[in-house]
Amino acid sequence: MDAPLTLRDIARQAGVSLATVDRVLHNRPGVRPDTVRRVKDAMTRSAFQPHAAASELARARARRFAFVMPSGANPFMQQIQVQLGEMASWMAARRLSVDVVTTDVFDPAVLAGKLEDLVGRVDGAAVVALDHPSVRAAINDLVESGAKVVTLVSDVPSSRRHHYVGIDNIAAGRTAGALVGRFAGGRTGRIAIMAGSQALRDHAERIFGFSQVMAGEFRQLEVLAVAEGHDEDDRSEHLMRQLLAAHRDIIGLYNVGAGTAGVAKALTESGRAGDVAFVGHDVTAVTRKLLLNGVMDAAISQNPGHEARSAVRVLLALARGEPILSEQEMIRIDIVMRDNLP
Amino acid sequence: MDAPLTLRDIARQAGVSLATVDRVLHNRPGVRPDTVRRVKDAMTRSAFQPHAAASELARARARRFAFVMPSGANPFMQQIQVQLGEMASWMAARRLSVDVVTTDVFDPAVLAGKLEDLVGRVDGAAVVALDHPSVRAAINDLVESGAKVVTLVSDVPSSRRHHYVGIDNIAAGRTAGALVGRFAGGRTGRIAIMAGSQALRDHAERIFGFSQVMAGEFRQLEVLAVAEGHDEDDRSEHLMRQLLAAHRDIIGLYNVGAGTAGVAKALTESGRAGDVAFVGHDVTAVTRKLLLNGVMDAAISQNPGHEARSAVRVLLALARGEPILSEQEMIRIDIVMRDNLP
DNA sequence: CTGTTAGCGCTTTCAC
DNA sequence: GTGAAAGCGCTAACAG
Repeated sequence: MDAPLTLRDIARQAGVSLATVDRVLHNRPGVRPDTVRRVKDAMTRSAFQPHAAASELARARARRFAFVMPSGANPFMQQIQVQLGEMASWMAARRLSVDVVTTDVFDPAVLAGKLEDLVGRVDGAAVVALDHPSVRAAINDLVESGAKVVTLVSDVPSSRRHHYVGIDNIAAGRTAGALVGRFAGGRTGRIAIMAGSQALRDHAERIFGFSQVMAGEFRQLEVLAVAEGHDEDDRSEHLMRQLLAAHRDIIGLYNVGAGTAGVAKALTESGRAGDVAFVGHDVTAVTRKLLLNGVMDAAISQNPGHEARSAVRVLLALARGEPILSEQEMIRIDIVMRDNLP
Repeated sequence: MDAPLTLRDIARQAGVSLATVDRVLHNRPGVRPDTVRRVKDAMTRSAFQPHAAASELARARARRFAFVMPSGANPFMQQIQVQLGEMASWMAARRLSVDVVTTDVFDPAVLAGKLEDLVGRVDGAAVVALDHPSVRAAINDLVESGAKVVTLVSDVPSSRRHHYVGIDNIAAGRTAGALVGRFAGGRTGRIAIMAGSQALRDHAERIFGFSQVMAGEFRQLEVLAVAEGHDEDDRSEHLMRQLLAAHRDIIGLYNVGAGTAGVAKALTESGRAGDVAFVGHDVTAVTRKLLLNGVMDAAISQNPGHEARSAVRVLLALARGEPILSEQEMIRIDIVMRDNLP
């Protein structure tokens, strides 16, 4: 039974005061290098672990995070917000609050403006970002201001964001490809791809991964040119109808983004749902129903609850200077079929 | 900007002392019903949230949990232990420690004995349990003693355990069935099932779910009698060899438990790996390799890291009297194929 | 039944 | 550069 050490013990061991140990612990300036060494030695020698609760209590100040999310009716994004709501009391007990800011994330100027607004006003931010130079600059400004920043769902790898919360979209596309290929059986035919826009980083990456697998492992399947439905139901439905009419031998369909209801409508009404292996993204009310009634065969999904919690946990860990449990914060690519619907 | 309320504020509002508020907060006896009401009113009126860090700090006492796990070389169980190790500093910062106790979980008397040993010595325990009357009784004794108990991986639903950390094994079996069925294409043939033992609750449930789907959705596939390889490689390999020799038309294979290396060896050496849709459980070094080289088509998996962390978090939340984030603690049934290998 | 009080281990002024 | 001291909000004795 090892009585846990405290800062006071370390102070005694190093022959300095509490305050000095605290300074060293947080790499604060104003300590002679020699003293720093003595203190650090004492800490490692006795495997000192600061008591999280104590430091949390002592800082007293509440923490403020912001989530910058797309405005509009995207059900996946709404699920993330709902999940944030579920964490309310967890957050309250830790004296941290999050504000959700919705904005048109497709307009770089608007998005960048919203981010600039946050400078100096928050301890951290999670951003569903468009990968664009002015957005990148705004993120860097936020980081510069001392705030912790994580990108959410869609990354801006060239920015100085501290962390990305989301899936590997290339791998997600590959997974979709493997499923469509396998589900299409040994048959020969064409595969349709419907995306929101190839200008969106996540969509482009998914298409890339999907195409890779098709070209490499399913040579008997011919992939059609990507149709862009802008994540809208009507537009997607219209395009899908055209595709189905133009090609009688479509046996596989990959819906890369949203607009799933429209795509499914066109497919169902064509009467060919049973012949087409249909894989899409995310578990929402719409895809859930489609999986259950067999129109959709699988959904590639990233768990919105996990993403919401991960973003909050990572921001908090960054703010506290605690380590991040990388395995815990890794967002997995879920394959959801009728039988493992969550 | 709402300055967070403290117990002291509530005390003032209710016209009582700090200590009384604390008693009410924790439903401790020795407060007049009328006073209780006044205090509770004040708390709800101002949406009071106790500061987690403060209470954690004040209790000072470290917490001790035990994990009771199967001895032996089961790689999945070992992964759980590794993941516990990764949490070491997270736990240290919260002043909690876990001891891993390994034991022969297949012998009810031995397992029950180990559990009885824990009575009075731990604040909580996670148990990979056999569903047997004496184990159930031991779990109930532990709960009686005031410890928090969660079952891990395999449940004992009739016991008084506080929580089960693991997947719905019937749904897992159904998922395996859907995959084998889909991957077998439209072909006609036989499906083999290799299990550890049908006496294990999780195995029995998986087989049940698998059979359900086969009978309901894939009538052209005939399921063979379950072979029991006791989760051992050699035994499983031997049985698998016999099955393959006896039935030339096996086109699907479900490996319910461990012993995967043996099963795969028999399948590979028969030269029929390409013709057989092979689905098993868990992502381990063995199954990872089999997925990558195409012998295995999919693994149904429960994330050992998630289970380890969930068990610790749930025990901690129970011990602290905090609510459990149910969505977060739900263990999902992962479908892992080559392209979404974690 | 209720109140007073002394910490828990760290952070943060403010002195020196 | 360094140290002393006053809390942060809650819990747990102990007194009444």
